Amino acid sequence: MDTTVTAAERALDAAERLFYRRGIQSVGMDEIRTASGLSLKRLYQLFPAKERLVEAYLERRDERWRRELAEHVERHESPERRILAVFDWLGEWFAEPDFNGCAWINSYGELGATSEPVARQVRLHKAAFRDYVADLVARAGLPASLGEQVFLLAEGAMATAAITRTTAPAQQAAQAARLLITASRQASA
Amino acid sequence: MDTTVTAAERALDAAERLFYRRGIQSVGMDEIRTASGLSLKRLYQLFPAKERLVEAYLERRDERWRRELAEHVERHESPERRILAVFDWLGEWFAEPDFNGCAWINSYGELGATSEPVARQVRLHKAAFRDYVADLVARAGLPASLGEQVFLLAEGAMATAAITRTTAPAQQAAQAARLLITASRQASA
DNA sequence: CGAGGCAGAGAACGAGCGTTCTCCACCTGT
DNA sequence: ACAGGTGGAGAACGCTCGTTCTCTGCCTCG
Repeated sequence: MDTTVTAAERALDAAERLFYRRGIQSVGMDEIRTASGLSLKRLYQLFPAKERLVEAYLERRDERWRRELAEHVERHESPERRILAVFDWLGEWFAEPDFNGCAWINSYGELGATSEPVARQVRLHKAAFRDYVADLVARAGLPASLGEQVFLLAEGAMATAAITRTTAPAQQAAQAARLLITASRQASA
Repeated sequence: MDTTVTAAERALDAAERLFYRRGIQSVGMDEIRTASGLSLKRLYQLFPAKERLVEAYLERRDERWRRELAEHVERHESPERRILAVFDWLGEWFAEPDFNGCAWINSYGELGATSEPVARQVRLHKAAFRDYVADLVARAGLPASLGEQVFLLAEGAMATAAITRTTAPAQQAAQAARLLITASRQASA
């Protein structure tokens, strides 16, 4: 049936909008029912427990988040420019009106200590993002240590943009990355 | 009365231990009562609502966290060494057995969107830490932009150490800071 | 000594929430 | 047309939790 897919997507759309904006624990299943237009019965057929819905939310968002990042990065040709494009993309994201921080950092703060499935999703997402940055750095012929440093700058920018509600951290982190790239190039030359 | 102070401290000790390890929403007042040995009545006399106790927890932890950081940093003489000492201290903190990430990043992820008092405490703490780093950088005669970059590295290290449960982010961020200091020095020379 | 108030222990209350159940309208196949 | 099943709407259940109340003993002060 095609309607099954559509119903699951409607559920995930509603869940994502609410969870991302307000946090997971402060959103009840009733609210997701109302926002999705699905019945509770259908909701529980698709996701037998709230925790499963949360997992699916994080998983689907992870795929989209990394795909959109990669699409933005791939518009640039130069390997070094691609590294910096990560921060351009972060800056655009921070400027979105409904930006509310990194969904995974937030979820980890909220449920990382209580829910192993949530902690697992967060670790998977961050490991994938870190691997992606490491790959960009490796393709630029730069040392792996730079990959870790760029990753930390991105994480710091996300955490700080959320708390201060500013976009400046993206540019500040980009500037730091630029300097670190230069320093790495000189060290390896 | 002296017992008032002691009772409030016992409440805060219990609250901090539980909130920091498990998050705020998953710890009930009953558990804090048991852990503190205080009665619910006394607890509510001292903190008329859970939210007040949470505020006081964040506030007292902020004071202690920044004092301990400053004490560690001040053991070093050289202004540049002091900047790097921030990351030494972070590394020691990450290695503590009950390290569970940055209490403010966690609290913001959990309640930043729901509780204005909590969001306010987090912003105050992060602003104070950023100002502290900025001051260390200024005293080393280095540009303000470096202060922001070092701050972002520290935030990224805290977020990452929490999620990955490793201490390496402290050393990686320190190495990045070292390179950025060198780059800044050369740029201003 | 006696009365009044304070503190402790925990029961009780009320709201919220995850999950399940009930009831009913509708659809389908013969 | 009708029996059986499917899905919608939301009531109901059971539990948790923040907060308040009750009861009881004790300490204090006149």
